[in-house]
Amino acid sequence: MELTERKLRILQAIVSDFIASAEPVGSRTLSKKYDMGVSPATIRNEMSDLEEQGYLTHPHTSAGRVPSDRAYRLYVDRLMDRVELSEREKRSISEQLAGNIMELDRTIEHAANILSEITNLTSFAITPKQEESRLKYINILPADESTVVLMIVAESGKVKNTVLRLKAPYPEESLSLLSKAMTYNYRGKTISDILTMDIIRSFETDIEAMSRLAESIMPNFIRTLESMLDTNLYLDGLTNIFSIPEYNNLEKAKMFLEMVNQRNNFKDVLASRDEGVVITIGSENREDLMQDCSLITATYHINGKLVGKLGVIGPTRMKYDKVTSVIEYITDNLSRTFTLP
Amino acid sequence: MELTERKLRILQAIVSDFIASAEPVGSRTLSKKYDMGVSPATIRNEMSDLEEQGYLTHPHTSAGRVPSDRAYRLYVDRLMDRVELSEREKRSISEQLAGNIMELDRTIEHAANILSEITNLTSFAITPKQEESRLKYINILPADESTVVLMIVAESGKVKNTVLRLKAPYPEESLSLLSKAMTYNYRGKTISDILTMDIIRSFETDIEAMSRLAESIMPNFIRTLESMLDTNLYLDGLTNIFSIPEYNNLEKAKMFLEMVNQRNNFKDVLASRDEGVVITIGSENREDLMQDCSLITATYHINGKLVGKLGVIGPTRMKYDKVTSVIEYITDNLSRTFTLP
DNA sequence: GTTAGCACTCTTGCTCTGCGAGTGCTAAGC
DNA sequence: GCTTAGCACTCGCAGAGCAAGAGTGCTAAC
Repeated sequence: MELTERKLRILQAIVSDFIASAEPVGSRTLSKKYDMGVSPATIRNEMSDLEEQGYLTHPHTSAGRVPSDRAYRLYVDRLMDRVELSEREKRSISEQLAGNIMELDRTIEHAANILSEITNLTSFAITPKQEESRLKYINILPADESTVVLMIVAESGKVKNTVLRLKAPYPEESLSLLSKAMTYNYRGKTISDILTMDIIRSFETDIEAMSRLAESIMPNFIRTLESMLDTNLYLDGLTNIFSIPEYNNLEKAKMFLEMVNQRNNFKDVLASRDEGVVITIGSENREDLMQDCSLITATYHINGKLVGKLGVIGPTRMKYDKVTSVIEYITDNLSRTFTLP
Repeated sequence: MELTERKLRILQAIVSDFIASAEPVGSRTLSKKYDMGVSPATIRNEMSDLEEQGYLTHPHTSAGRVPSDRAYRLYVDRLMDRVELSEREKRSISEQLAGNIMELDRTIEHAANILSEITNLTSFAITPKQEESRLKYINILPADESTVVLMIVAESGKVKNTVLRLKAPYPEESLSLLSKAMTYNYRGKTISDILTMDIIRSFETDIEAMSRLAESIMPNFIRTLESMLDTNLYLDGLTNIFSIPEYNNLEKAKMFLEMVNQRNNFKDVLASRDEGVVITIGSENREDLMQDCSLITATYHINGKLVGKLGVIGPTRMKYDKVTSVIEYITDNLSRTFTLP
């Protein structure tokens, strides 16, 4: 059944008011504050209908109405307005994300930081998966008599290095030889492809010194590659939840923090979300622990391909309009920064 | 005034009991549970003396006694026993810190992780300061037509790299030329020395291409060096505080988390502590926010020189004996791992 | 010096109460 | 037939009052 114009207006007013105040909103408040042109009694009747249709709930008889997840969904899909960021906010975002240093991970961490500051919620970001990323070259550099730096550079610009202590000293020239050989072998292959290859075997050589070196490097090469696959998860604004009335008791705050701190779980949840701006509200989330949270994520791109995610998590009562705009603005900005001209 | 043998025994019992139970301990409990050989009334008299001397306090008339910071100090200095770690714990520690991968930062992060798991407290670690660390070499590697990787290796084994996007394309050979020139210029100097030099000026050269390249690399070189100076702070077990009765209210838990999350402050606090095992109890801490926390830190070494710190923070009521032993064991282990044979 | 006994104090948990906010229903008005 | 005023009713919340329990401090006897 379609909602009448007036019902929509009432619903919008309730949602807005509740988002702002966190208090159940009553019919009297509504008619006074929002100039509905009808009496509280009429509004009560309408609210009663809305409740029947599942848009409102009632914490108890003598309290005002509270929007249900369904109401938030309607609000997000049809009722809320776009919010323009203030000039100050825009400036702060572009300033902090700019710079010619293309320190990918740092920049992303930064983005999460800005996001939590503006929204006063807990924000997070994950770096892109690198499965499809192709290796550019491998470099093994001397650092000490028996220490080397193994450096792997991917086409995506991702760089990873590991400091290795070798059991035996190595002949200097083997390093560059092995680097070249490995680069020759693996350049242009994706990380996941390489990991499925029989890497160790693929390095039998008749130059004995090099073969010995390869033997101690290879296992670490694999481990380093694996760690390149791992997405990083950044969290920021964790303590923001303490100023949110919904989490004004120890049990809830604890559950929230523990949920978010189960990082691997949380990474999986984020990874499985679609591209673009995605909003999931309360019970729309599959996870038990997120039944009264809302999650807003958006994706950013690197050179139009690799995809990372940025978002916030908070109570279902959040400023969907503002938060969505901010997240969109930041991810757009990120994508632009990360895309070569 | 020196405490009698019996007073010491009573004090020890009170501290132990309170550490275990978090409940004020009464005279009756004490005489029953700890087999003191005297009646509750006698114990009451002794407790009254101890209170006068500042070792005990009284939350209110009809509650048992609670140890003061002074009592904990005495306990830590004279009363507590060394605790041997279980075989399981020892094994778990050495297993997790071993491996020939000398990924310094990762290993340290790991150590903090183990520490919080064993102690059920919030743990932290800071990586060594690199001020005195000397540069080994600088390498600028091609990554893309206009992207390079700037890599700085210090003698301490610390490696830092930054991906830079240059405004103009660069001639390939300039990179290795500039790398060599920079290495020649800075090798063996400490990071802080270099930062006080007039770096940009020191790179005037008549090879024009190289001079242009240097111009865009140098500012980033400085920034990267600066970031090498920054110690990293790892925190773990943050949500452990929720299971500690002392933080069983929102206000306190919030304050704790916010205090620890002021990372720069917290880094400074840690950095200013002496070497070796240091225990500060409640009011012994200078910081306002730590007046009812205790902090235990110990230092680990890298090749006998550079010094990082590992520790826990929790309520003054903590298992000083166990925690101290664990921290000592882990830092010993770390120092051994990080020291070349 | 040690101990039993007892009055006293303070916290904690419980119930009871009144107040305020808001609803739902009914009957009258437009 | 929709809208509105009026009113009874419901519930949560905060404060008061009370009893139970734990532990002390003091006194007097051992």
